[in-house]
Amino acid sequence: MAPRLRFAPSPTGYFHVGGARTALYNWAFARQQGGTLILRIEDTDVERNKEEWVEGIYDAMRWVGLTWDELYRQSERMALYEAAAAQLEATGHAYWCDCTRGDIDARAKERGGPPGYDGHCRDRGLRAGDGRALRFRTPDDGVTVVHDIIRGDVEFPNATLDDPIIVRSNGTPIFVLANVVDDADMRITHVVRSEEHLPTTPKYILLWHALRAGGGAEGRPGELPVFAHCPVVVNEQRKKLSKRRDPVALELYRDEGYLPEVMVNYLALIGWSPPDGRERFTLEEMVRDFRLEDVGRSPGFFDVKKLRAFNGDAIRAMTVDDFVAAVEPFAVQLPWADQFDVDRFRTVAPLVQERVEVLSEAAPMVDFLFLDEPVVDEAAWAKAMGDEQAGAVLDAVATSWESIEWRADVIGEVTLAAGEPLGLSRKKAQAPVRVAITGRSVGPPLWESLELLGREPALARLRSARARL
RNA sequence: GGCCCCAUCGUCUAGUGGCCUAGGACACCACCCUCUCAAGGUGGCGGCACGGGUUCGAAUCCCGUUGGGGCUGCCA
Repeated sequence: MAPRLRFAPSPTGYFHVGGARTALYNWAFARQQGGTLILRIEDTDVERNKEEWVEGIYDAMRWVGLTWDELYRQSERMALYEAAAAQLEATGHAYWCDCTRGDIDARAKERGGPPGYDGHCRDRGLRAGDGRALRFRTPDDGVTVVHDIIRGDVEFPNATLDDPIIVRSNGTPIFVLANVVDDADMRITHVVRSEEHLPTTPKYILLWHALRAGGGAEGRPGELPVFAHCPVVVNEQRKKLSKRRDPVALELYRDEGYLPEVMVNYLALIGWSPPDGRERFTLEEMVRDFRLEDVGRSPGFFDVKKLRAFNGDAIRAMTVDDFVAAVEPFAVQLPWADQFDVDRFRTVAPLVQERVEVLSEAAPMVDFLFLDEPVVDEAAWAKAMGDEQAGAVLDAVATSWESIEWRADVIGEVTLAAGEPLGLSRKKAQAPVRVAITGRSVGPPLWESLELLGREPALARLRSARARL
């Protein structure tokens, strides 16, 4: 039987890299096995869900090329959860509870025991009503074992499980209930999700069996899925990524100019590596080589530096035309977009291509070729023009440019030569010129830039810089 | 507090009892190249958390300790 997987994000914030990695593992396994990938939006908590976050999930997944075969929204399936809850109540697996958080904490403190729910309402025979939530009755003894492809068998003593709420007092289901009901209904065979869900998995399994034992006519669970709890992606403090605190929204990376294929390549590497140990691979290669049992067990840090390095390599590997085409959407968003000229950019593109790591850096690197005046970096100016020889260098260079053939190699030759009578090293001679022309101390090769800029504009910038000294 | 997971260079990892004097990648450092910055080349720094076992032999297996993380929500 072909496997059926599901990726089940909740739209309570932007879509982050950890979610993307989980989606990727689900996707790779499903595609490899010729299985089905279901995208299930877990939006049962009306309080904190937002429609824009749902769109964010779709956009993000499309951006990295993770396609899904079936789409569901839990908010449209409430009847199913209600029926399951009713069944659990009817079979004695669930009971109504009117305890508030305060009640529970007070009792825990009073008896001096561990915090948590004590089963206070188990046998009170409460009926549904205002302020009452439905709890699932967990066994008092025995052990529930989770069979996990990545972690092996994990055992949980049932006595350590509190009776979880499965239906809120407002009638909406809690995620573990909706999860079990949907996984059963959708005939999910593999639950591939992040490690943080491992501790609640025994409740999932118990719920599953309770639903099956109930003997309801329809929607009865079949075979329990197998689990694969992937290690979480953590921040620098080694904590689970937080949507609020950590700048890890996938769209952030897209907007900065990371390539989607690099993104998935890097993401896959946090927790998995191909059998031959190579680090660069395509989605196709991953689909071929991916194995759930090869996924690691320890949490991984999302290292932007490595991502950047990979992205830089990928950018350099592009054809010039592809690179230019990829840069254009970023250029048109610039404040000076109206001055940007693709064809002009194309002539310096190879020079820019090997100097950027993200696409958004490309056009700004050569802004001086498009603007009437270079934007001057004051620190660079102070350093380059601080030398008492600076003015003399600018004058000498300007003179040398007057009548030469305006070609990069010639420009370079005469410019460097111009500094020699002044006793300046080559490095020193080019610095004031570079700042006068580009406004900065670093950038693409100067001679080529000058050739493209043109003699008159170049001389004008030299004069302008001279005047400012 | 209770339960659970995890533990190889700074980071991501390879390693599944001898091939390990522990390999790679990113980062970092040095040098070369060089009009700046990159790119590229060469070299370097750097790790099996600790303690007990098991074994002829342990990064690899077992136990403990320590450390980190997660869950313990009418969030997912």
